[in-house]
Amino acid sequence: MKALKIPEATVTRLSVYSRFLKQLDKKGVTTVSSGEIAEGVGVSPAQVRKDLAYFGEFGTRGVGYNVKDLIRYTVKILGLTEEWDMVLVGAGNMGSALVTYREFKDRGFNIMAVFDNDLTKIGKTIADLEVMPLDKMPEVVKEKNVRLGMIAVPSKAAQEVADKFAESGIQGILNFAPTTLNVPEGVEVRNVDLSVKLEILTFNLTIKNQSL
Amino acid sequence: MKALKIPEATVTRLSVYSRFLKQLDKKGVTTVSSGEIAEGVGVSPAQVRKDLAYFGEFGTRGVGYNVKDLIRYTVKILGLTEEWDMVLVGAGNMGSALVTYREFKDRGFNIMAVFDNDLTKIGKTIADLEVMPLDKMPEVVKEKNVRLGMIAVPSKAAQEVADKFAESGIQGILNFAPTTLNVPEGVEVRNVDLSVKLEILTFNLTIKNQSL
DNA sequence: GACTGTGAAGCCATTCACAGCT
DNA sequence: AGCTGTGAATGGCTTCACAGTC
Repeated sequence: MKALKIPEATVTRLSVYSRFLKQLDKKGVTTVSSGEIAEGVGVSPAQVRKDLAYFGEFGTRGVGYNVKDLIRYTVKILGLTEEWDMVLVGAGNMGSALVTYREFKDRGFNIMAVFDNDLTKIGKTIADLEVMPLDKMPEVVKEKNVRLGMIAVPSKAAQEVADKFAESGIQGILNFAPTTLNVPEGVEVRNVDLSVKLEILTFNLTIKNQSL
Repeated sequence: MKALKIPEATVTRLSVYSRFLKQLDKKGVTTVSSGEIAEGVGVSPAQVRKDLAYFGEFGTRGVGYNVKDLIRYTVKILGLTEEWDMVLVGAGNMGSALVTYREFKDRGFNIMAVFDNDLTKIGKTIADLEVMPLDKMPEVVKEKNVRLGMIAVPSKAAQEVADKFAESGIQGILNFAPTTLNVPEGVEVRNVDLSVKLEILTFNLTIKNQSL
């Protein structure tokens, strides 16, 4: 695998391709062309080929790609050959939604513990997981070598959680709080920013009406 | 306002700036420089100035930007001067989390109705909203001229909901189902793709270890 | 004939660097 | 002196177009 720098957009699409390919496989499709993948996920065929070409030559000219093989390759590239343990901080409505989110299981993500600071939430159970006090988080992370954490707490509390994550050895954070987190070198953050996504829509709808 | 094409990344950042500025305002800060905004949201100062420059000259050389004014401008640009009504389809855990998500209210988004096809969910109440059968959705959307819809149903059901949204006149869709939606011209979709975001993290963590 | 893999071209976004204003 | 606004330069991603292979 090349150490070459890969565009994040390519990684994003690779993940989408991977999921799409699994759907095809379930339907019994054995071979697929870049054009069919492109059609299925809404990108150009050249884009699909370029994206895959970063990592190797997976296809057969004149034929296309073997679906099962390509699934294996994409899963390997994305680092999904092993299951990933995760911890979640925040046992509110969003936290509960995350614990029960089906797609995580399907893609090999396992939320193995949920933490919160709210005394009314500690001790409750969400889908068989008992909510534990946040103080317990570091030891769980260290003991089980958990590398991924999710933050589903109000904005005000998010930075504190991020700090504790970083100290405990968490290397990747998925943040649902609508705020920018500061983390030390070596920790990666990705934000799931719901109102930002909505505001892209309102911007586009507003602009469109103005240019009429 | 220019009809010039604006990069989506710029709109995304504008939304983040806008939120950050409101925080500053709450703290009583009256003036801010591009460098301070940049610092606060994790981008470069030149980027902040370029982004704002698409829409006008909002600052004062040698001084910076007036916080309250800049909030007004960003809110206007993003189309947030009026409240936006939204409908939600899917009354599961994710749907419930969306209904109670605080940030939506803060930014002027109002979920005014929730729909589902599941008989066990119809009639239940989520934060004062009674879950209604999906069939009722079109009339609510048409009657109230709702332009934004959110999809929080399983992948299999998502395309059908998108189709019904499009027919009913919904113009912007925020999709939480992990699948690619096909929509007619004139309807905008943005996906909130949780496992894709996680897979970017696993990719980066995996690559990092390989290049050691 | 069909489809991949890829260098080259084109396009778009970000960064640089400085003139212009306060 | 400090900070914005912006043309120019850079860098990076996407599309094109075609040679290579089955």
